[in-house]
Amino acid sequence: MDEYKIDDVARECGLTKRTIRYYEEIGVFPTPERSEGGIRLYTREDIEYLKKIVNAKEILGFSLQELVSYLSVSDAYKLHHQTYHDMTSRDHRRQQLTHMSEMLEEQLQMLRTKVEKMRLMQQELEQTQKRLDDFIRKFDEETDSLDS
Amino acid sequence: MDEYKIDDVARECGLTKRTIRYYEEIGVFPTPERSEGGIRLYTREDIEYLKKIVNAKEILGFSLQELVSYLSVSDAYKLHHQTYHDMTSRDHRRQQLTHMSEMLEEQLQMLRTKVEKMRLMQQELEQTQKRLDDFIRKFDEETDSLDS
DNA sequence: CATAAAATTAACGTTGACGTTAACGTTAGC
DNA sequence: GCTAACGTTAACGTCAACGTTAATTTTATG
Repeated sequence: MDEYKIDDVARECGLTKRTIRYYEEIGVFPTPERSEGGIRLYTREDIEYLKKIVNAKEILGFSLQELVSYLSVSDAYKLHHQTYHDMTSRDHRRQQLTHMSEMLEEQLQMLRTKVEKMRLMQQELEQTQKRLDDFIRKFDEETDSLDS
Repeated sequence: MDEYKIDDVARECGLTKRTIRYYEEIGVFPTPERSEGGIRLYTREDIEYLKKIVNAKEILGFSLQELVSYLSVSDAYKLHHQTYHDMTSRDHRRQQLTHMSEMLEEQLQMLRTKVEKMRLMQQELEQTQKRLDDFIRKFDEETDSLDS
């Protein structure tokens, strides 16, 4: 049963049908197979791909435009496997591979700096928390001494 | 010279004047003092505050609505220092402090889970990179053997 | 096979986050 | 004190990312 209709996909990915069609419309999600009557039929692979999109969007805060570049890596990787034994020259193939590697490195750099910045904010917040809790302790001690 | 005009602020924070007025309009940035003629005059403190907003927005990917809740902590902290010696009761004061502490803890939880998710994506990407680089190595060895 | 449930396209509506323009007042430098 | 540069409000414009509705077709089920 490797066939899912749009509502199944929507449920599983936490999106609305409209959103899925919209993603297809702007090209961040491929147009799937259709039934005789024109109904979209998705595969499990499609769903996993869409989940990656949602993840990248939510976690990385990517806009849909940025997602296109992010996904090009994944796309290329797929293409790479699919056309493994076709007639493209070794040079061209090698070029594709290095390009993928470069894109990956770029993505990783972005991620690393983002993680680093978030960790800095985290430390800052933890400092503030520590100071606040210290203050509350002092405040309570003061209150105690007033009570006694 | 603790007086800056909107253009100075815009330059230093990397925003447009319109954006700054907009932030003021929707309440994520306080309305500053005005000159006799109605010109906005900002302090260094204002600028640092705005920088925090920009940072939170960019790094955390917060919407301006979410920023309001994020900033309420900072606001409360400020208020706390300002009204340190006024007539508010100790109980009310204590309540404010614990509320701040709770908000902080919430923010920290969000940050920690976000950082964790990003690190997972990072590891995934690094795995992919590793596999890809291995593949390229094999590819090159194969090419070498074809050449020889 | 009838009919309700679910899918399709197409078009207009909405919300957030500003950009742009106009019309006008303020300030700084010569 | 004049003028250019910079400020102000107010209103309309825009773009992304969908939501909503309508009108129609397809599919599943008693």
